[in-house]
Amino acid sequence: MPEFTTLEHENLNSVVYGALCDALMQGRFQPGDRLKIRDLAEQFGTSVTPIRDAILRLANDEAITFRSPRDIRIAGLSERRYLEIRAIRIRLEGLAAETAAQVATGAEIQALEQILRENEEAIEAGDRLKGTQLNQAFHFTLPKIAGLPVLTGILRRLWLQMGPHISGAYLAGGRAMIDHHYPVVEALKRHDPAAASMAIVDDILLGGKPILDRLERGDERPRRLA
Amino acid sequence: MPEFTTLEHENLNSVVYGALCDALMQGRFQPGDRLKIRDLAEQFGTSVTPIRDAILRLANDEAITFRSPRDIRIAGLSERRYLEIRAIRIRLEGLAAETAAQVATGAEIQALEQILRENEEAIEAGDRLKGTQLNQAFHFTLPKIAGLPVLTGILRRLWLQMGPHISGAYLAGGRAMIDHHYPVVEALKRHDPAAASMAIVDDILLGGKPILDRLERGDERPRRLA
DNA sequence: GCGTCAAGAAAGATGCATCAAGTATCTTGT
DNA sequence: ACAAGATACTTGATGCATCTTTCTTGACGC
Repeated sequence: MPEFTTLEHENLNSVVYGALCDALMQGRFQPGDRLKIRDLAEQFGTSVTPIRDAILRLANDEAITFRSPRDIRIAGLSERRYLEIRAIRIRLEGLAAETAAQVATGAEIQALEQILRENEEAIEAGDRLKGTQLNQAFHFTLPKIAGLPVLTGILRRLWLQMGPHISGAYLAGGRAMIDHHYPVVEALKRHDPAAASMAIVDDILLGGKPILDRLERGDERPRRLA
Repeated sequence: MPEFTTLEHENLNSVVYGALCDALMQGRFQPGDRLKIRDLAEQFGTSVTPIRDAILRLANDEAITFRSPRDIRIAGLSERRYLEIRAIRIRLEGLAAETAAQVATGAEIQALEQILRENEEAIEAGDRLKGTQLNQAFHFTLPKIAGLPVLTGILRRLWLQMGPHISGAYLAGGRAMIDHHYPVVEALKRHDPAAASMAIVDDILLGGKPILDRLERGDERPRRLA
């Protein structure tokens, strides 16, 4: 269960923002899905104001776009944009892995192994949602161990954009999807920054393969048949 | 003149957001300065709603913080946080420089040299504001040449956080501040990614020195004497 | 049958009233 | 004169009314 309580004094817009972030990261929205402020207000049981606030923040994160002035939609993701995000992730998560390898404590590494174990189980059980969440948890734990909050925030925004495109793509590769997580943990144990970085880079490249394939197949927006 | 028209269909909140971004990046706010929604609404000649929207976005960018539920302030910057931002910039601007070196056209390189020339003049003339703006323009032009819009957005947010701390620090080092820009341009001409990356890294390290010094002196928040 | 235009509905943008919580100020009693 | 409590003010959060623009839909004319 990823937590995105953005450390703000709790107000309604943060609650809505957090809920929408979770939904986005869990792939509960499809690219191109339309969001209506009044509908969401009814669902959340608030007025439209906190919803507007949350949607404005998501738009600022480029997770949702305004296709036209009155048409709010989950953002699409071109192949070019995905490749840019991947390149950025390689640099930033590489930095996080290197730093984590230098400072990780035994307890932190054990926590990481626990996530890995649970991820393994989720994949065995075919629990796609849990598998996705634990995979994300692994990636977010590295910058957390490294003590890099700014990097964590950037990563969160990138994932917000990838979220709607991961659903269905993730687990397409089965447990191979997390194979590269093990060398990361091994590198942390050896306090080997270079190896940790290389392992996480391999993971990003391999794990992103199914996403990229889907983008190439043009599934970014559902074809209309009628 | 940096442009932060975030490609949105123009509405009031975007206008306010853009104006506040510019003000932040130009160092026209000091860390700890308090922002009042109603005051800003009067200044911009709008109601409070678009101001709230813009401030919410800036808070989402972590450029401003809510010290208490009714106390909106320009965010401070700890030394630790600045060092993290610097490390991230090194990775990301390094990537931008490498990519730019591979794809830059003659016209783009000439535009970069034009910025450099004007920056030189601004420094000679002691025009601190223009010097700061042109230095920023140089840094933002590289990812633009490289065709990396996501990276540009991340960089913009980082600069939003640094802006209030640059003022006064910039130009403390005189024209040495842009010395490393020349090797960058030379590397682009030679299409030498590694050299371009190294030069921009040197620039980030050197250019950030005065900022870091100020942070270490504890100028993050003005001492109150009375 | 198809294209065009208009009326109505939909929906985000804006403005504003009210609320609650925090802050400053004023009063009052010692 | 000082301190403590009460009062008034400040200010962001929330809710809501209205406005304007856009999308839909359907009828009319070619």
